[in-house]
Amino acid sequence: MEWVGSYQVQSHNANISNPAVSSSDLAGMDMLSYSPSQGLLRVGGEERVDEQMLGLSYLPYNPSCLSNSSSSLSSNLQQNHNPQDYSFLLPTLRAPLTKRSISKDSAEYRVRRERNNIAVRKSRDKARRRILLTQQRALQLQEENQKLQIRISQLTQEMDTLKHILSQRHLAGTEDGAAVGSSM
Amino acid sequence: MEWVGSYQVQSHNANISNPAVSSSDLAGMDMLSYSPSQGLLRVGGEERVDEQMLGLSYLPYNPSCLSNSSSSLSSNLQQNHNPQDYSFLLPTLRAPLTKRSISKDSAEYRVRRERNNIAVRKSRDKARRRILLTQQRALQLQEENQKLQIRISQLTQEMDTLKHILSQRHLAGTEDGAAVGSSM
DNA sequence: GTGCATTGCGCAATGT
DNA sequence: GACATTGCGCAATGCA
Repeated sequence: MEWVGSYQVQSHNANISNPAVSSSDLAGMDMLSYSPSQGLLRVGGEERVDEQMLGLSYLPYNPSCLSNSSSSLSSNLQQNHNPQDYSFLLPTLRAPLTKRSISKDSAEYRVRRERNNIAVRKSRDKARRRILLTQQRALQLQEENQKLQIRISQLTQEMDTLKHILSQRHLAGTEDGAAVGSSM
Repeated sequence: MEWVGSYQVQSHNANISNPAVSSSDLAGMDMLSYSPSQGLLRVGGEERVDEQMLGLSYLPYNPSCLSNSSSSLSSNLQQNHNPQDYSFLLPTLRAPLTKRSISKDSAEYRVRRERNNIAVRKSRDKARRRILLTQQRALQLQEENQKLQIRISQLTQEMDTLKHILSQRHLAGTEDGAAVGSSM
């Protein structure tokens, strides 16, 4: 009973029918170029692929198979599949019919789930911190950058002053015919 | 806060996910030193609040109410509440028992859900782009910073050289008793 | 194969 | 009331 979802998925994916939608996503992914219009697409889980490929994301794609929630399963099935359509039961598209009988009621399943949930929380926390750090770093670098810019301005100006002084002396020196033949 | 043990709790169902290749990329990118510890959070959806508030995340908290998934609801109830404990039915904590009859089967519900799903995808895409931009900005700033540092080194050195020259000339000038009384 | 880490996704609560 | 955010759990997948 717990595989119903999977079946639905499979039958749903039947629309795609191409289990090898292949890369395509790796293409636009480089974080160095990045185009504004349609961000990094990642071949979601449905048939939105095409849409996204065309930068038409966020369009209300067919919600066919993603129904339910604990509520009446039967009614959902009725809602998403006409009562006579049992095609999804056919192993046509490699339905995970016997994909290891890991009942969702099994203790092992729960243990696995719980472990993953913990890992997920941890991972996300890590991600949040990383993002925060990056933001702070960017801000910090920006500040430092301004200071450096200012420093450069000061140095540049000082340089000009010195050069001016030097040229003056040079002129004075030549005018006086003094012995001043050092560098420059 | 929220009504403890949201009573019915979500349930989800096996989500989709096509057999096609998934993204997986854009991950590594971090170059940051994240530390392991707690995390910011607020009122999630369950009763873990306390744990996390104390920075004790990731501990295998009681999975009590989150069990199930499309699978047997009855068995879950039995599993998570002893058959005689119906306290959760009491309006003690204002259980959203009748929190508006928005049947999950209603068309309106599905419409709402689908719209939210679209909004969520959009929002996450936006977030991803934002993060990427921040990373790029940090990198860019870092590069610029190095260039500025180098520029400063050059200017500083040049300054020293000029100053040296000036002092030399000054000495030479005084030695020669030449007429060099410009500024400085 | 086992176990944790990542990631996309939908759900629900909450914010705007 | 609609859309935007955010935390969460699920499942697939990456990875060691």
